[in-house]
Amino acid sequence: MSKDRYDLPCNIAQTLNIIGDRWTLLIIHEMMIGRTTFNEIKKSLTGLSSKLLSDRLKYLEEAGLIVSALYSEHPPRYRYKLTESGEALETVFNSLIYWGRHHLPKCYKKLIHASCGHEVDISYHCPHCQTNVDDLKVIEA
Amino acid sequence: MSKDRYDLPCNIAQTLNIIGDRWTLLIIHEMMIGRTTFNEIKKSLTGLSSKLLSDRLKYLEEAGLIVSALYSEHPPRYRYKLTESGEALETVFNSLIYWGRHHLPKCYKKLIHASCGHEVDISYHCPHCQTNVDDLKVIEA
DNA sequence: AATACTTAGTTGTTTTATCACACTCAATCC
DNA sequence: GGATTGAGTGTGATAAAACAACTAAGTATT
Repeated sequence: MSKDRYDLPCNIAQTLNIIGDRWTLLIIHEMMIGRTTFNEIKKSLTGLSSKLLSDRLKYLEEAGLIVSALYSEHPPRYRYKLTESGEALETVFNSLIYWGRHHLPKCYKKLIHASCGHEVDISYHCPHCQTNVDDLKVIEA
Repeated sequence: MSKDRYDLPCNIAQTLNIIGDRWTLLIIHEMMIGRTTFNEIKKSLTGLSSKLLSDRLKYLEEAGLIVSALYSEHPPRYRYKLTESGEALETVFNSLIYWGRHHLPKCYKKLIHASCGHEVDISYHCPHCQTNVDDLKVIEA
């Protein structure tokens, strides 16, 4: 159920309450790149135990980030899929990849513009002004 | 020193090895919005213990995300500041704020274009083509 | 037909991480 | 001179995670 590890009035803290547990983001990431079954996920995340994966999948389904669909009755077998809000974590992954690319001693992945192959930067676009903004501000909602 | 909780060849996992511990991102965030001393940070993060803050600050300094500067000799008092790589986590915070804004039941912060006040979206800009890309790709580096 | 293997977990124990609380030490506030 | 503040350290308790073994149903192998 809900953990509320951080009891702070902040998007960041509240978001981390959902996805900030150990392994959680990596599990979601595996699903984002196409792994859908329990063992597919488990195999690609060496060090992750069955128990923790089982716990996390249950929690993520409660939190609405994933859905499980039965694809075999006997024995029961589930396929896990991201919901819209789970898919929306892509920007979080991209920001982590971007930071890693520029600040880790060793880098494994990078973000490129598919049609030209060059690396891209993260920017902020104002749909009202139809421009990229150089004066981003974070305000209380 | 290094923990290597996740032993996976992935930017995301390696980045989370540095900033994925409990409280770590929130501590960095407090520094980003201007809190610089031990007690300033501690006070604004209710629930965080002295010990953990002390541990995290030491670790983050080792990892090169922050630096501490003595501002009083007797007694020794330090002011903590983000380094360039610490500051670069801003995109990570923004992506978390953005996700929270759109997917949390309650939202506290949002990203706006300072000069017009409208909310912005996260996008990816290709400096080579000088356009925002709609065909982002993640590739092995 | 018996044995082994795979999937998708559950249960139980050990180890590690985190929390809560007390304490230090020097300086300053009342 | 006692209380409070700033910046921590130390210790024991508790929660979380890692590790290991086990289940149950079906599939493949010998």
